[in-house]
Amino acid sequence: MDIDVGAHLKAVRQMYGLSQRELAKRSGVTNGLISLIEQNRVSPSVSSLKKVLDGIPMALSDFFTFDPAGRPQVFFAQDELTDIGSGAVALRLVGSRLAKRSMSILHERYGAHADTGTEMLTHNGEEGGVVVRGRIELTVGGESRVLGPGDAYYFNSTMPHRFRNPAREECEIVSASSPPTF
Amino acid sequence: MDIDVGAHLKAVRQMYGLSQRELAKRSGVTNGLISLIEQNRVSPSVSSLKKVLDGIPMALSDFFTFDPAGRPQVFFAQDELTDIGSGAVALRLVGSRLAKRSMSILHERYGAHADTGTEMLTHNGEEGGVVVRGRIELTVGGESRVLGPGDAYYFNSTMPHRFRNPAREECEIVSASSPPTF
DNA sequence: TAAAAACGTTTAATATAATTGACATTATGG
DNA sequence: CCATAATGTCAATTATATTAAACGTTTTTA
Repeated sequence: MDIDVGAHLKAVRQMYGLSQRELAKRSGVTNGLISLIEQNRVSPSVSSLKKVLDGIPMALSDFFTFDPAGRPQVFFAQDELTDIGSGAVALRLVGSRLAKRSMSILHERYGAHADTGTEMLTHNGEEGGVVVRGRIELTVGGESRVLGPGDAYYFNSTMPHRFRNPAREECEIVSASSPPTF
Repeated sequence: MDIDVGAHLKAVRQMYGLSQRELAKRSGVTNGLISLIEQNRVSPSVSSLKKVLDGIPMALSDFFTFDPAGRPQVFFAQDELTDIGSGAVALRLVGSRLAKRSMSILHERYGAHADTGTEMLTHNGEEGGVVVRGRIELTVGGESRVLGPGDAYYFNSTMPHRFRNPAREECEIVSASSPPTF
């Protein structure tokens, strides 16, 4: 899944209704360079690509994550949810598992005393969520805390973390992680 | 908020325990180039930066969004939530409004017949959510649908969209959007 | 303690990005 | 219908990224 920088820039530029020369003037590079970049005849330095994007304006991070093609509409209700886990922890992924997404949104249910395990989880990105029902014990970076309905959390997923339901009552959470974990 | 490419690459490389020469060998560029990039004595072309990142491996989009500094732990409960809207639509942002995040996670409450307005919303990125309580009418790209508890949605935010509570009963949603809208 | 290997840095040669100024083509206006 | 300005492209020059091979320093190992 390699991004086509040239086509990408062209699409973004046109989406903003700018000509190569207009964008050149606004960004401080020459129109010729923009032409060459869009034809993939050169691979711009990140400094000049940044200049160009400043003229739009758009951040580098957005340029590399944004999909100008306008991916096909995803829009569904309960029937389109994907069940992932079936044990003590039940996960329902919002959205197709195949489609490219920038987040994973999950509807999680922790059965009585369910636990993600003593082996701490760690991965790139960030995650957060809101407790809808029941109680959950969240351990992040050595610190533990029990959250109830209406409570919420947000942390960097590179820090070792673990979820555990301390009660007999089922616990329900809506969470999101970026980049997607599913 | 301009990213320091050199320092950033160095931080990422060291985080993966790679020396300049190791990374050079794995990525197919010279160690000298990596040294120059890390000192910001050159601004790499995106093609060579991509080569370098492939050796880690890390995607360009992650490189420009990822914060290697290991931002201070964010981890809080109800007391740390930020109230944004106060009218018919009440929004609670999960996490500090100041901190750099890759997502906005919101706990939303729509009062009786609350509406985001006839002026359709449109912005970059993607968003999705799960309906926790009540009912919400979601219109995306001309198509409307009423969602109830357990139902969920996910769509590209560039498509014009609108939320409306068709009932007298309050509606509660947990949503996420990336990049962050708050 | 010396030899060897690894580390990041630097310099000169080379490859490539970026500018400049012109070109052909298509739209805009008098 | 011609003139004028806009569009994107291209060739030659200039600026800069990238390579290859060396350097000095630190760490490893015998």
